[in-house]
Amino acid sequence: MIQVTLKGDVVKEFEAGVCAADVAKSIGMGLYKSACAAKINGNVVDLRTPLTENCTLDILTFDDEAGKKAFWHTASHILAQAVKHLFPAAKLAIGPAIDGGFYYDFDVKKPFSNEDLAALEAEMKKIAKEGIPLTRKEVTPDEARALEKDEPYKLELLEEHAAKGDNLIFYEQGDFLDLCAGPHLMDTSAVKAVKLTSATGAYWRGDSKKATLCRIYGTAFPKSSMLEEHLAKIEDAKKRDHNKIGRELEFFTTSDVIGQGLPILLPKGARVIQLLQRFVEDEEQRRGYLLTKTPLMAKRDLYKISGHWDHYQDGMFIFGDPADETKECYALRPMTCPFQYQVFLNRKRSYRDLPMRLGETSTLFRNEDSGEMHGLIRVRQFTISEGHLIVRPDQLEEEFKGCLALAKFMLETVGLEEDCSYRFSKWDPNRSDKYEGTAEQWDEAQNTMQKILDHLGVKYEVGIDEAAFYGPKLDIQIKNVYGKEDTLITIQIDMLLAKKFGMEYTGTDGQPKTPYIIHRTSLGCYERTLALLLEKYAGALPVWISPEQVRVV
RNA sequence: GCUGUUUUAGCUCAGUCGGCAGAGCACUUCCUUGGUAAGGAAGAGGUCGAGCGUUCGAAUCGCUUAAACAGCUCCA
Repeated sequence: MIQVTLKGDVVKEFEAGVCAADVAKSIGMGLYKSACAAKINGNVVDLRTPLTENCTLDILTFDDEAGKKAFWHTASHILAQAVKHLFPAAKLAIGPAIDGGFYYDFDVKKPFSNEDLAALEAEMKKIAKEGIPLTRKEVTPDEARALEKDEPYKLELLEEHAAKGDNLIFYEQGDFLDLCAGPHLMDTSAVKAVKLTSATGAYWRGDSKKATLCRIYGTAFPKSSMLEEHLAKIEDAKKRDHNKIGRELEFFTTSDVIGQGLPILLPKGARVIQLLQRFVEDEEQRRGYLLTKTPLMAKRDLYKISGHWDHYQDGMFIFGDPADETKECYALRPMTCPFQYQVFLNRKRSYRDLPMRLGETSTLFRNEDSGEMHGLIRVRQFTISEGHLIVRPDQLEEEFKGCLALAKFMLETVGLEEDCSYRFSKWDPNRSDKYEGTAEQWDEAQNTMQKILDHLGVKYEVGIDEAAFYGPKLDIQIKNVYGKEDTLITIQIDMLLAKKFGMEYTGTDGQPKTPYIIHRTSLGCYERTLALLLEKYAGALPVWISPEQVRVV
């Protein structure tokens, strides 16, 4: 017998080997029916997991995050089963639970139409109604290869798992079998309310060089009232879409003959941005920033020094033939860094000159891919509150702290602070071609940043392969009404570019030293900020930045 | 760049089988009116995103192209 500690520290005895689902059943059929997954000693597991020794056990339902994930993951299997029923030639890729629902990727000859989605939804409801039990089995790699012999994508996945020496887990429901780690519901019956929301293209393994698959997005709930509520909430959020209300309220517009990603700020939008810019510039001056105004373009030579020519050429608007070295070639600036460094380089600098805080209301140009543009959030020309702090090593933490305090002050002032999250963006050592510098330099920069963040008590998530090519970043992230996340503010530590540009200061010992550089924005890109403010306030901006504060009737 | 959807009056949209371009709101003029998006009459407003093609005839069918939207990839 083993002792199982349940919710509220209730201890019950069971025979060793009892599974989590049986424990749930012994507590009550209601709990058993709503159980989605379990947590044993804090680890999320499948309900089928046998309990072999004394432990604590939580039964997770749809009300728990992990329970929802298991529910939606099972719904994605039901979708895949429905697709196999109606489109037997479809090849399966992957189908995880995501925020608010699930998706499944398929390789099919013809993309799914809206009619196909309706038919699939009906088929899913049929499968759910049948209450098909799911069974879990663990097999050897050879057995797995035999089971998935007609599924090329699954074979690719299982070889990766097999290479790690693991056995492979399958879940089976009726005539459907899928390589999957779980956890899953006990059967399909709980997935009562289903909505397939869209069908889009997606790349296999997220690689644009690989096959384009058809992805079906959907969501599911135990009750149809919950589904309706969820869909209504999404509809409501879309009413706040800045891309809709920003155009309707005449903050901005676009023009076919001007081009993609080049929004026209109408008087109202321009006024808001003017107010924000004045506020930012004045606040930065109070905090010891020196205002600069540097050119919007430069010869390719500048970008060669900075590394942009090698790492970012595709993203730049270039005048002239970039390959022809015999003629001059210019490019619009995609960032301000190397321009503002020339301010520092203007004359010989002493340690007494540092920290040097440079700020600029800077317009940038980035040749984003045509499918990337989104209202005012993602555009090809935008203006940011750019700044670079050239600091001595002993000033790095204090100045970083200052940047963070400034960012927080800005966010609090405009009212977006509560909606933001923090991401510590690191490099990916496996993709070193994307980054400048050595592993030692990256370790140093990242460790320094981590130390500072931990010291400041910043709560953050880690983003691998999200760094700038010259250094790690603290990104302040925010979500739009569709739940898509973008960077609003960034603070970056750069230990590479100062050396490339020959930036030095004379230390107390009379010797030349290389400074550190902090790249930062204080309120990010004004267009993006305006977009998020419109969404946050549903168009009714706070009075101080409202373009029309009072109207006398 | 990739997958899908969309583009008709200033705005929101209808337009069936290929056969004279439509509605509501907004706009202009006049009338009416102390009541919350006032009512009435008249009027103006269109290269049906653009180009090429099929056809006696194209908003409608085909191809090309641009832009907008959602997703993917990307995002210094």
